[in-house]
Amino acid sequence: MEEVRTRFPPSPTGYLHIGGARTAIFNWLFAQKTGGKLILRIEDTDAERSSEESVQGIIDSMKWLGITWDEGPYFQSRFINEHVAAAQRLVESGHAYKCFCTKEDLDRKRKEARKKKTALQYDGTCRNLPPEEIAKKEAAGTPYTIRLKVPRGGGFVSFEDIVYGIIEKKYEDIEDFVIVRSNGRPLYILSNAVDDIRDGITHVIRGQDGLANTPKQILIYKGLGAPVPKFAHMSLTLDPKKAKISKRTHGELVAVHFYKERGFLPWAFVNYLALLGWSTPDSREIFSREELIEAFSLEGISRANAIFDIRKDDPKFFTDPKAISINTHYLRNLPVEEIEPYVREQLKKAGIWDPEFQGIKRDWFLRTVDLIRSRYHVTTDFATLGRAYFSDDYPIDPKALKKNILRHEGLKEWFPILADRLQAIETFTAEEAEQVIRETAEEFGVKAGILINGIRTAVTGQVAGPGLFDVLIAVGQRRVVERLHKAVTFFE
RNA sequence: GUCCCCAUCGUCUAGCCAGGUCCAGGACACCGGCCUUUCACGCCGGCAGCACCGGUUCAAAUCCGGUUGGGGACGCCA
Repeated sequence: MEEVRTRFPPSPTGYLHIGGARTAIFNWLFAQKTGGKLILRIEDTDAERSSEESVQGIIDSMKWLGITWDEGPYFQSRFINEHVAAAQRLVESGHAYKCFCTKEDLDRKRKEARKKKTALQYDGTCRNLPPEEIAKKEAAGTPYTIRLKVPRGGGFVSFEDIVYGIIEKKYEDIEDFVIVRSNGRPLYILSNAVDDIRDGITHVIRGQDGLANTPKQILIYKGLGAPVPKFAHMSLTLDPKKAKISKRTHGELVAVHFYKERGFLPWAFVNYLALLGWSTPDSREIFSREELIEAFSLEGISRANAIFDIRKDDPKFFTDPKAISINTHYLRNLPVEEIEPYVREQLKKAGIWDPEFQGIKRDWFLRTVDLIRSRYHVTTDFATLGRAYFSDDYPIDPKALKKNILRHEGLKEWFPILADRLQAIETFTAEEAEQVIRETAEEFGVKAGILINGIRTAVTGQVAGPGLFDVLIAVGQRRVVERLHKAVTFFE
């Protein structure tokens, strides 16, 4: 069997968004699964909207996600001559023709058609121009476009889409579409097909919005005498209002880099995206890289569009809850060493990274990360909610202060006493610390919980967290004592 | 206006092709309980759906037709 070759062809007109990432992921998975290749092709023929930064941004995002490609990036703009040459061949072989209609004429006709409520297809004015007339117009320098000559008189284009099944499109429903502009530049529909032929693409896996283009592109393949690849169109990703997600209306929320910045683990994000519109019969949801590749199949892609459940302005979820929950799952269950680099990155970004966390304090660092991770959702939480573990400069949550400290006047006196007693412990263990705290509570006739919660807030700034005695060990005797002494000032 | 695609809990979906085992399963979210010094985790339980109408059939989420709804494409954008 011939080698599978898929491609991901983003146009560099902005960052990589989740729709594009999903397309890239599916192409990548299929290539990996079949032992084939993924080709990265930058479709940069729209010079005005394309930019170097976008190319880099897309590549960065793909790298972050861990989507590797085998060839490229190729740049479509380098092959324009090839595209035009292909169009010439189509003209010579009678599969395409030159059209001298002006844009103004066409606009006028289109407007009329709209008014009369008839189809707005090209009417074929130049389809059968006698050769003399073509020569005459060309000699006069009349600009022309090249249109594909769609077969007339019954019949249809048909192909079997791997996801949608057999698709048939009547010739009469396809107009003679333009493949080369009057300025000599090729159009996407042509360039894309010609590039796919040159790159030997065997499987075109793309968004369902390409479905309508497919019959046209098949006509191009056939006209060029090239083998037609297999097509697999995937459902689109919609927003909660069922509108196509777009950079314009959703901004950063749909940008891959946004998820990197907000503390997603890249594989968790890939896992989530793979689940948007794809599933296995056993409804499994968590996959390692190897498992996903093993489980992937194009047949598992759903035909119905999926909604990316972004919740703008939701205080609890800054994006699709399912995405967060998958990230949370990985954050809790991966070996700590695997999340270590991502936590490090966040602490660095927050300016509280200490190189010793990677050196002499590494064991402590990993244990601490492990201790607190079960209540975090994204890696940025380590630098915000978990700041007190890694830095002495941490904020006290006002709510926690009120509830756990200020409400209990007695703490003003107990904190220094506790500090002294904790300091006096020779080998600072959770058990020892617990004993000291419980005895102190008893001595002053106060519930241990009051002391425990008060200390927690003083030492971590939070209302909640891991079991206090483990916290004390993680924070360390010296720092605990310091923080308790300092806590007295909260009453001023 | 024309053409194409789609339709199961709030969301992602399994089941549909090969009708009965489905008074529809899982996950997230939500609610309740257990655990607990707090918050999580974990465990247990709950809420919630086959868009509608008709047909075929002993039997339909599954097959057929229609309606409605949603999406996409109709550019000398990619």
